[in-house]
Amino acid sequence: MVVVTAKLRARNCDGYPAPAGVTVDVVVLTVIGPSLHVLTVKRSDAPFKGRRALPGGFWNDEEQAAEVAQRKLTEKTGMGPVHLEKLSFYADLSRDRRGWIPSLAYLALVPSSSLPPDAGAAWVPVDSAGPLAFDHGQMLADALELVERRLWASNIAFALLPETFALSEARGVYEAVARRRYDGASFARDLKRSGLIEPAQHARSGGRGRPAALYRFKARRLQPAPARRRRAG
Amino acid sequence: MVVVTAKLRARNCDGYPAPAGVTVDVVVLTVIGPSLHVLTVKRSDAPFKGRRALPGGFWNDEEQAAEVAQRKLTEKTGMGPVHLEKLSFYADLSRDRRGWIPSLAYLALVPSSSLPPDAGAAWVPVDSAGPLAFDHGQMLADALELVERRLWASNIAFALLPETFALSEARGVYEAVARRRYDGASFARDLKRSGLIEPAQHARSGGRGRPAALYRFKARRLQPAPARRRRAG
DNA sequence: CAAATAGTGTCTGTAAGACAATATGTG
DNA sequence: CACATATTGTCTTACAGACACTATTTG
Repeated sequence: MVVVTAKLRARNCDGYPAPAGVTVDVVVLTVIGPSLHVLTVKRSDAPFKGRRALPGGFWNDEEQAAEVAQRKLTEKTGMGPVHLEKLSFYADLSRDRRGWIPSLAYLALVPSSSLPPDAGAAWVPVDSAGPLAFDHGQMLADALELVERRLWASNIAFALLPETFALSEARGVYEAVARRRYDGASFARDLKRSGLIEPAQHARSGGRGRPAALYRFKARRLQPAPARRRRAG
Repeated sequence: MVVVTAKLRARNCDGYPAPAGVTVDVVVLTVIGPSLHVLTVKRSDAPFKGRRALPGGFWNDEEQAAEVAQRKLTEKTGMGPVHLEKLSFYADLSRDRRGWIPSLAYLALVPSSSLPPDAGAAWVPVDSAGPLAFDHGQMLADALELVERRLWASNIAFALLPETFALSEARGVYEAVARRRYDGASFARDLKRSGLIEPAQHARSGGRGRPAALYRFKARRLQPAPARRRRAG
């Protein structure tokens, strides 16, 4: 247990100043019911006790940064491999009271079906997440903006949906991300003509009402949607 | 002069590993004539001699990262304050042969009228930039993609244009960024109805042909364009 | 007036929102 | 069959691209 009296920093073997460390944080998003949720952990270490934060940890040069992100997630939640993307960096000198510690943030999207057996981590709705430690609230805001911007411009939603899905499931996910409602018929028409999905096996039954046809995304890595019109709006 | 025999790394005063340093790099873009250009410097230090690279340098904790970006630019090119945005981070462990040195990349857009009196830096067309040192080529590619994605979705082009401008000037800039041509009439109609610009003083004369009306961007910091349609394409 | 550039008007194809109508399952 | 959900069809508005035509300047 160390009482921090001076801010941490480091020097490299040539004598130049270096950060005391670099952390990697992950914004993990999923859709539960009608709304986006973010994965948070409760910090138990000294200056943050009980505060909610994004999962993450210090980066060392025995792993690539993205590997740290994946490993920390697996350690803390038992979650398997996730779809990871670079989000941004957070480098304000005062962002971490412990010292000069920039952070590299990743974005992970997971289908709600991969909900881990809760191991100290908790899904919280992004609207009622409350304040997070450090600048993690900003990371979350940036993540939400990125996902929403790419929602129709790419196949990014594939990571939020199971391998095969009904159009109504996809609509729920798109509605949660875009924070708006879509007309069912128009949504189906537009997602089909986006060129991103293709029919999968035959209908799934079991629920009430007419069984839905199943679809899958053609690619399961991030790709831009085939451009239809040139400009946005 | 140091021959690097082992990769540089550092330890902080608590004994944990830390990067040997963190660099800040800047992708400075402008439009010259019909095409986008990027600002490059020739490295004169040991392992990169003569190689073209983006301007940048090591970050220390006496300045915020963005301040380093601005200062390095000013030192090397005499360029005044520029519009800076976070671009991304580049953290591959092998990206810098000298050791564990991640980089934070910023994007700067400047109007072609702010061309500095050449002080060791050179504008090169982005299409014929050739290979750059480190992963600076990837930084450039990411910058181009970001600018193009935001071209119509925000007022980002304001930073590439002078305070007031004719619609034909704006069209040239948009064409350079989007790498396509626009119909003059449709472009004028669409930029006007974007809600991003407003009329400025009266027409400018001097050239051949009918003098053009002048416009300005309503805001000179990055803002999303007022949404017209909900989705992109 | 001719040339050059600026700006207006209009037509067309397509995207997107809304909603009516039909299809196909379950209890 | 009643109900619930899925799917198809159609109508309307707005946007983007194209282009003809008009306007205003210089030489």
